[in-house]
Amino acid sequence: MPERKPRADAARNREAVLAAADGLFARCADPDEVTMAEIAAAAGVGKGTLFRGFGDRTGLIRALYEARSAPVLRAVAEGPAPLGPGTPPAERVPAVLDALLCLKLDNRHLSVALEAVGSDSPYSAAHYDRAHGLIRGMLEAVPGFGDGGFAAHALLAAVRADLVDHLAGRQGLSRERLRADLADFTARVLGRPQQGEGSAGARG
Amino acid sequence: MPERKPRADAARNREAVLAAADGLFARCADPDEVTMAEIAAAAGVGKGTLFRGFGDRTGLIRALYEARSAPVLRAVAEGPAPLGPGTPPAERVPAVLDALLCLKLDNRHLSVALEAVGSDSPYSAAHYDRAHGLIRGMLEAVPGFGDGGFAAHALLAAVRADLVDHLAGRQGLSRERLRADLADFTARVLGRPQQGEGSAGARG
DNA sequence: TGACTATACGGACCAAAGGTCCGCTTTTGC
DNA sequence: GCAAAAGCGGACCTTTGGTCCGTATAGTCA
Repeated sequence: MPERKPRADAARNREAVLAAADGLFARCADPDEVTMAEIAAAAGVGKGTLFRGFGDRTGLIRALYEARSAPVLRAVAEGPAPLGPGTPPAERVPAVLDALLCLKLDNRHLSVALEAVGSDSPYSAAHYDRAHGLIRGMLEAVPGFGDGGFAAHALLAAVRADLVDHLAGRQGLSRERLRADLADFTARVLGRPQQGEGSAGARG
Repeated sequence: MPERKPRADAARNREAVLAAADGLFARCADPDEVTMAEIAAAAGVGKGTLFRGFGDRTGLIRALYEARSAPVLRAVAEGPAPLGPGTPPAERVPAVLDALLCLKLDNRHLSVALEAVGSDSPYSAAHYDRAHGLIRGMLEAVPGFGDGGFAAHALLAAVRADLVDHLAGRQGLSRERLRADLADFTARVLGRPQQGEGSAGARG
């Protein structure tokens, strides 16, 4: 059995760290203004505890982000339409991208922090490969759409955290405006039936 | 006169630093494995010289990158078709994106280093705004293409340094394959006349 | 050519931040 | 209540970007 129940205080501290880090990242525009020492202090634990629990800075950020993205992932993997499987690709692709956009919009600073870890990130992260595989598969299930490998990368690049943060934060674009723009762009890539301008649902 | 001719040894050292940094960045896959001290040592100068000449790490990387991208910028600003002005947008957009892709392909590590400086980069850099404005203008000059603001961002995101590096380096995609994929994607966004698969010229 | 000054050099030095270590405390199982 | 395992915490280490200032040198003017 590789899993062993952690001690009560360890579990409590883990939650405290997660909560503290969440708060600090939300407060600071620049993710690396949040230091590990600050997080430890805010959580009321020592640095040792923090590093033992999460390995390193990347591990902490990843744990935070995974907690936030879990619901979306579940909805995509096994939820109802339009996110879940069983939705026609031409409808599911925009839905998934929109969900991704909303996720990053709702967790701007955290997402930026996550994509900024390391150098070749976010492309070395496992969750990226999964997302890419998913989008690619859906694209290639669209009749007449050839190889979707690059298009999937490009569509995911359109919702990268720092771009979203730039548009929503620095440029002040509204959530709905961004969602409409993304929907429009996605439709273009998918080969829109007709090219009317700006119309997007209000989910999220 | 805000400009004052630098001393001869200063100019010489500047070139030495640029050359040394170029070599080191080319050699190392991870840009922040190249330290400022290493660059100084390789150039045969002291750290003080290095920081006086370029301000900080970002300044150095930017200077390097600008030297590499100057020809492309000039070709776009005042060169002949298909890059220069006077080219129909539907032809110029793919050409400019292809040139950008090639630039990053030819300077992989350096481009990654540039886009990794700071946190909200590359969107806070002046050259990004210029590129975005250019692409946007061209898109909106295409008949029937509405607001091109987001599409321009998305297209530029498709040639981001770390994505290009991931595809070309880690995944081993060939230069021509990437260029063809990008051309295909761009055509899709522009609203391709018809949707045949894979055909791209061999420029660059 | 020789002196005089502004400019530049260089490496010791500094501070910040991620990460480690180990003696001490708490929880857990009996 | 006890012993051992698990966990804690903060002093400490290391690395790295960036600074400082005494010294050296290029440019200049006589």
